[in-house]
Amino acid sequence: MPNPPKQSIIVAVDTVIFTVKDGELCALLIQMKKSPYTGLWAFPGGRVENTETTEETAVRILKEQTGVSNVYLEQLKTFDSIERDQLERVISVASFALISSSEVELKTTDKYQDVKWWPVKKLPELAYDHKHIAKEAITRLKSRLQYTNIAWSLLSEEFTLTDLQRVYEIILDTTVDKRNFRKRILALDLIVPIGKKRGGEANRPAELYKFKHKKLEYVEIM
Amino acid sequence: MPNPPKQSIIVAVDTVIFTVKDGELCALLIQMKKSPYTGLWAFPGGRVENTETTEETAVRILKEQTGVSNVYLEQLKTFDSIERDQLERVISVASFALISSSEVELKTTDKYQDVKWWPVKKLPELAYDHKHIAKEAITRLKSRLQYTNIAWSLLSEEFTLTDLQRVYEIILDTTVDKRNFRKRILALDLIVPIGKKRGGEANRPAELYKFKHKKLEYVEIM
DNA sequence: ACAAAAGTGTTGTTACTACACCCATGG
DNA sequence: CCATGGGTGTAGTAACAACACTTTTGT
Repeated sequence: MPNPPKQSIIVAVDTVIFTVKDGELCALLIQMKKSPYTGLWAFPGGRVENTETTEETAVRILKEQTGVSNVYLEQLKTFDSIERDQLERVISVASFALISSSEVELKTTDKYQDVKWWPVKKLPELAYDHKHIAKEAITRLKSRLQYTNIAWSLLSEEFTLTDLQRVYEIILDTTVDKRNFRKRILALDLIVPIGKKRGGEANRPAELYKFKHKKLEYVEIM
Repeated sequence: MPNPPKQSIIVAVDTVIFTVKDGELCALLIQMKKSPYTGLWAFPGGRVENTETTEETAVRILKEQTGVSNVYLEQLKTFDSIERDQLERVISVASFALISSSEVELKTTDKYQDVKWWPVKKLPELAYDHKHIAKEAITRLKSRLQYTNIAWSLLSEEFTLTDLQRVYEIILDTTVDKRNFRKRILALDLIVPIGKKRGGEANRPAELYKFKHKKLEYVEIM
């Protein structure tokens, strides 16, 4: 009897990068050149090197694609169905990242046909099993938003209560009463006014706030 | 310049198998024979074959260790720090399983020194990074218990309200008021009385219940 | 008759929802 | 002075926590 074949599974990372932009929740997609997925879109990803952790891989990819380096990043789930890549056995440790849209500057490389933000409600056809990854990532994001202070990673340093409310409304796909929202958020003691106002618009200037802590805390928000 | 080394990462699965037994939350551990971890305890695990998914690997291992096959199983997290295995680069897709203690029959193999249930509050020294896996698994279990109907997988088919309350008290490490607990659980409409009573004890016989659905549903329970 | 767990309701308190008007600014 | 979003309080309701005694069985 011949020796059993040695394990030959490739480990990759795919990262769903979210931002809130033009009133919509968007994810970053790259358009692929290589066969058999030519023209299809996919979340940015790559193989894990022998000497790096999957988190390091994700950070590296994030930097390559967006230039950003200090973002919220979290492991999502490992996708491993046998046929998810048509050519080889590749398992993907998927992660998701949150970025304030003001901080991003998309890099175009000739590795891909295109790189673009897509509203998650109108995603194009995706390569591999990325449709499943998308679904899982959106679910996780919604859950995080409800039970943690993670919204800090989607806003810039200084923001108004209305900005914050918009983030919740857009991602959770609801509308909330302004007064109730403010009461709730302020009671949680997650954010503090910085004593400045954002003016320059044709209306009353809004008080600016910042998050007290920029790291994950579990709090029931909505 | 030589070619860069091809990726050589081994993919394994480790499964934390929980049960509630003798009034305590317990996890199944095997005691290792092979160096350099001889004598240390670890969660049961193994390599993923080229032709199986990680879930299939987990199911296979579960069957080998406990003989049980129809249990709750969920992917937990992928652990991938570079030094987690002293000998090779191995990443572990950890999962956790829940078993009703009445259904188990531990199999002993000569592959391990010993196989045993350990109360999670008194775990021995663990091999690899299994201490981290344990922590993550316990956190996840507590969360699942609070937000889902998952308790069905820890009880036998028929159980009393007190049995159910014990599961919550033991795992969440709290005590709850009997009347409030019953009101809450019954209002959620997750369980139904089967019309039988459990007698034979020196006290009033207790009504027996069963879960309506034996699959994951998200409900706020506690 | 006694021990041991099962079973059952009410009341006070708290948290949440619904809701409408005045304010400050730029044009 | 008008349009635009910013900012604020109250009252009714529903959900939750606290709490103690009676019932049924086996010995």
